[in-house]
Amino acid sequence: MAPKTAVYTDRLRKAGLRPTRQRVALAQLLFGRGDRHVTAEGLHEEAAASGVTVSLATIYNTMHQFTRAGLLRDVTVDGARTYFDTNIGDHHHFYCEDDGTLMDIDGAAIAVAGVPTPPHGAKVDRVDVIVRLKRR
Amino acid sequence: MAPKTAVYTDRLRKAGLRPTRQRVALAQLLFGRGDRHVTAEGLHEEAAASGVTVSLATIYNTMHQFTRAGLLRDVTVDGARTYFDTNIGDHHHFYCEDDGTLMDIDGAAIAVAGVPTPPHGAKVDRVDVIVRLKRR
DNA sequence: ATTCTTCCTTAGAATGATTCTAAACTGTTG
DNA sequence: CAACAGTTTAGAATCATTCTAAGGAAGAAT
Ligand SMILES: [Mn+2]
Ligand SMILES: [Mn+2]
Ligand SMILES: [Zn+2]
Ligand SMILES: [Zn+2]
Repeated sequence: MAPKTAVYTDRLRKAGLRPTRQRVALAQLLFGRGDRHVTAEGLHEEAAASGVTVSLATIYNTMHQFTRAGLLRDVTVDGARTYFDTNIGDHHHFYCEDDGTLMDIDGAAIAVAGVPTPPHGAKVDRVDVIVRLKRR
Repeated sequence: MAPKTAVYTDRLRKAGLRPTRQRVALAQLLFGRGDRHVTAEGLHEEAAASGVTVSLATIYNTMHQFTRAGLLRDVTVDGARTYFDTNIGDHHHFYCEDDGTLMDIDGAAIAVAGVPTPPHGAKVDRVDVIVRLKRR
């Protein structure tokens, strides 16, 4: 299939990011195939496999910039590594501790009731629900 | 106040852990003053401040052993560091991203409804709710 | 198109939390 | 008091992530 770089170039510009060769390539890898949970190392390998030369430093820089721009979201479930999530809609996660797998749970499916009023001077930024799984 | 080491010696024995000088001292620091969220480095400093000589390696070993024994629980909210929680009852957390503060939310207060059936071969181990806060 | 300015990329070093190693030490049991 | 298994620890090693500083590329100006 033809590489529709124009789509990503545009998306990056709208997010206030220069559409550099690296950013466009990474955007393509990240957003070109549905919702995904990716680690920096994982994306680095994917890039290499698809013939794109990008340093690991740039992978980290880019993922953080995308996150700041709202194109990506980070998910903290493990401490050992950071996952980046291409699904930026309202949703939660299943996390399988055994194999490190992350799966989405639609935000509309889960209801969290009874969250207390935040302490003085603070406001709720986001409510994360992590359903931790174990092999049966 | 008198150091009631006997209480902790006993608790450790019941958990199948030898009550060594270090473990008893750390148990005392951890469990002697209500519910707390502590990092390894934090506990290390506390130990030093209270005149107890313990290596950082032992702090890590001990915290993990306590966790495996069910005396402690780990909380992953930040990726940069692991928090250990002396509150092992059913509860959730407020996490203030600005200053790294963790606060308990009673488990009975929050209700999570609509958690989908776990994928085949997996069972729910625990459901964590993290209410992320930002300065208003 | 060339120049200019600003932003971006990157190799490699640095960081920092956590884990590992292997040797010395201690609790427990007989 | 042995004697063994379980513990502690200094210091090295890991490993994900961040930092630095120098060269490269994108956009605006000329
Ligand atoms: Mn929801
Ligand atoms: Mn509950
Ligand atoms: Zn997700
Ligand atoms: Zn807690």
